[in-house]
Amino acid sequence: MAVAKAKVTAATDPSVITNKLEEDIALGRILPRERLIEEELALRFGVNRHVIRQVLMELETIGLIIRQKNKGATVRDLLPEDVINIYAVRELLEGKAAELIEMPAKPEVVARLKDIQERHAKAAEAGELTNVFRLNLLFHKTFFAACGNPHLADAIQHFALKAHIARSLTVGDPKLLRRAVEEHAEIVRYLETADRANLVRLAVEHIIPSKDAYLESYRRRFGE
Amino acid sequence: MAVAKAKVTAATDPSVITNKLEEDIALGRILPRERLIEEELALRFGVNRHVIRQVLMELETIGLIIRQKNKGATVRDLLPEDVINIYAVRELLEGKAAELIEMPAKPEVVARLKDIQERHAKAAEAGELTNVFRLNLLFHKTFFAACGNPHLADAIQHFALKAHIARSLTVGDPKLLRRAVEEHAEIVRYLETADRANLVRLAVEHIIPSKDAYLESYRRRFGE
DNA sequence: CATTGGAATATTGTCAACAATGGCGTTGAT
DNA sequence: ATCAACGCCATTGTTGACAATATTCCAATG
Repeated sequence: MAVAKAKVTAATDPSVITNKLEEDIALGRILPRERLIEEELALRFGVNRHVIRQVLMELETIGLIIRQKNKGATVRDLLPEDVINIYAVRELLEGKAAELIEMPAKPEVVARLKDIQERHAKAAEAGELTNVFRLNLLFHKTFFAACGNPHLADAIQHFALKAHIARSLTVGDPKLLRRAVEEHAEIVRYLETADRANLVRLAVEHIIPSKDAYLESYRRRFGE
Repeated sequence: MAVAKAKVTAATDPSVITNKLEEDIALGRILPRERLIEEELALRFGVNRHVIRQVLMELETIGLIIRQKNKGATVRDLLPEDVINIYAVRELLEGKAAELIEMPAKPEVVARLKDIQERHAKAAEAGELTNVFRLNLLFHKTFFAACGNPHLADAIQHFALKAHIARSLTVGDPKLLRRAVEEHAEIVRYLETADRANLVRLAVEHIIPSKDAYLESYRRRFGE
């Protein structure tokens, strides 16, 4: 594994480790086709291999890694086709959720989103990729939780995670980052003004640039 | 556990056990709030407790059971609210998939669906609930796999499983069963005649009766 | 008689040792 | 020099024993 800071930070809770590995994959610290070796991870996180196995199973059901019996786990390699299909579902789910969000939004929800948005913007400016990642995730989660259908919100979260592999190649692109930050602010504004039409439109359009960036990047690497 | 046939049938593969338990839950052999005890299951399936733990984790991520640390697993109790929310997502996903299915459908797909439909009808007539359950699942899976987006098909499968708890109360209702069988035949016909509009309509409407039946049953049990 | 404390039991969580498997390199033959 | 067979090493899979935690039941006390 090419992960630099292999500090032994005892993190007993499996879900904490899962999140950390999701982050590593999303930020491109672990790349597609790269192997994840149970014992290495156990050492790195200061837990028993047993815990890591559980984490790897979770990552597999999310779709971030692939496990083969007696062979081990590798980060999944998404083909353009996969990315297109995943984003098709995301657009469907997130568009629907935006339609369902109660308008005008509860003040506390708006306040929380504003707070997250501002911290996200700051992290983006400072180039703190880890925080950018976390706050972006939190923004989306908070936003879609407001749709009032927890099962829909879960599905959205699930597919956002799946897409992380695709985003790993283009995350950190300052241009995309700036645009995302701006659009988050715009979303909050639409919520406040109860502008449903624009909210739905932007909720769908907001994720497209990262899809296109991945497809573009793939083309550059492997040609047409 | 109220499961009668506690035969010790060695089923080494975790997914086989998972399917069996899904079936038990879907057919109401294990009811909501009922506990699933690891050692009992290990004994019943003739496997190590360790395997059962894995199965329970899978059932938890599907959403069929709830696990609490040091307390164990119970079949999830779906409130009407949950059922409504789950079905809202199902309608969204399945409607979209029906829109995407290539028309006219490949002959081999139609042939396979016809075969499944006929076996399903026979099982329904014979009152073989287990086979009805399996063939119904297989029909839906085969149908939605034809949408060309495997990620969408997976999500549909996922939510169909979630809904199984809700269906456990009304499965076996001969009237609902007859209707489902008929509608499957109808779906095949629409596929053959490339009747997109009706296909999409029926794909969405097809699942509504079981939702309504659950809500009705819930009202009967707990009042308004 | 209700209530609280605590032991006994039932159940799940964690671990370390061992078994099984697959990949890789070496050796030997042609 | 190339290729196949074999054995070794890295890695994952499986198991049983032990630890930690919750639940139940009973008894003692007010």
